[in-house]
Amino acid sequence: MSGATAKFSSSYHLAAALRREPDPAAALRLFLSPTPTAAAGPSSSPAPPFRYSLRCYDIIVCKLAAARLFPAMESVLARLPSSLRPREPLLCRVISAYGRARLPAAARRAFAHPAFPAPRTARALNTLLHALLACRAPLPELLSECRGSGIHPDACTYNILMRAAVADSGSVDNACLLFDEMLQRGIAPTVVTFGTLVTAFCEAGRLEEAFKVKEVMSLQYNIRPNAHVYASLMKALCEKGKVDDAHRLKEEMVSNSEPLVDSGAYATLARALFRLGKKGDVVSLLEEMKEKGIKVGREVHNSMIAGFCEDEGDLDAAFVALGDMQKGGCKPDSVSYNTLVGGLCKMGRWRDASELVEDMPRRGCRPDVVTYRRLFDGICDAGGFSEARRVFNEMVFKGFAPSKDGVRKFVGWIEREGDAASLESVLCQLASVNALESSEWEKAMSGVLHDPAEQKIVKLLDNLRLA
DNA sequence: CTAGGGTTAG
Repeated sequence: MSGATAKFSSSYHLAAALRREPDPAAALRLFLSPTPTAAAGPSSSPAPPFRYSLRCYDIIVCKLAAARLFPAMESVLARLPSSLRPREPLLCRVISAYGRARLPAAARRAFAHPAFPAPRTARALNTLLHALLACRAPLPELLSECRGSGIHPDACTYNILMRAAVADSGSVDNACLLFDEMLQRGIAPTVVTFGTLVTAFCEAGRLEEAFKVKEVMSLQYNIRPNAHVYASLMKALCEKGKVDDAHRLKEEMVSNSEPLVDSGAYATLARALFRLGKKGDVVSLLEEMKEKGIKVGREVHNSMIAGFCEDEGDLDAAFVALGDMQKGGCKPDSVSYNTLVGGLCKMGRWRDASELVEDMPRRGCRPDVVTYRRLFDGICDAGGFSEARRVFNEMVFKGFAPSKDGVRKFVGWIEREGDAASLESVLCQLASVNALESSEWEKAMSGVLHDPAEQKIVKLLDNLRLA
């Protein structure tokens, strides 16, 4: 009995410790050897490892997935005893982590992973479709995934397919065909479906049709346009220079819908006003939000940071805005920092940008692809190549591919240095983040391969392509 | 953390 309690409590404590550990690699070590010192009581002989709870697996897999430590994550999944059947939410997390990392084949493999109980539901299928969409898989591939699965599509499935249709063909018409098909199959469109259509028409610049969808949804389907719908329409109006119309639409939005504590649409307006140099109007916009009890959300803060960085060129004000954001109870995210990094780089202050990026983890924000790309590009633009080399190593180590533009400049520098060994290692690093196959990139390389190391590197390239 | 928007790149 007490043994059972001890076991339970060990697994429980391990789960708590895993959850507490911010460093995923450290969490993994904890997971692999959970009983180093403290756990071993005075009377305990070399304790047999207690049975891990599903919870422990959940936590460690999620942590590793979020940190993109995929090989480690897979090995943990492989260690799952067959008595433990992790549930679908975990599967969905794994699939979408692969989607975010742009690894479609891995996402498919995860979907079929035997550790998870069959049969798959529409939810898992939809997660896979969404991951494939994130990987820019063409629509036909998504469709065949649907057919092959034998799972009944739901509204969510169609919403994803419609997004994919727009992303793939760039035309709204295929999305409309899918909409018709969904009606024929008796699947009721949701507010998301209409929001997707509105956005699609807006992105295509077809504002009249976008507004028509808004009308149809409320008149024929009795579904009220929500903040998403308004945000898309307002953004499109702002892009056409019709900021006053966007303003009027915002009035309608506020008077129309009750549960609008959503500040997203305000972000568009704020940024548009910044672009027009109307900072004063932004101030009254913020006051209006306060009056109406709408919380000034992250996006609004970020759009102001962007306004100060890009429209005003006033980095000091941008940092003040960052401080206001925190004071307002809003945690800056990578968008906030990325904007500042870009702003600093644009002013030639890449050393400050570098420092800011280094400070991000301490501030509770992980640098992402965009962070590194902007920093790397900025440093390369300014010719700070030895710092660029450091950033390059760091980003590649974390699995992020640099932009083509940055790579071109960076490789050009190495060429001028005439350092073949360095070039070779940069190639390997690029290959490791799948940044080696674009034709654009090959063009950038073609001018480089002319010294004695050429043959060797060409061979290396061939080998890498085969892999 | 099954789907849509708004703030940063492309």
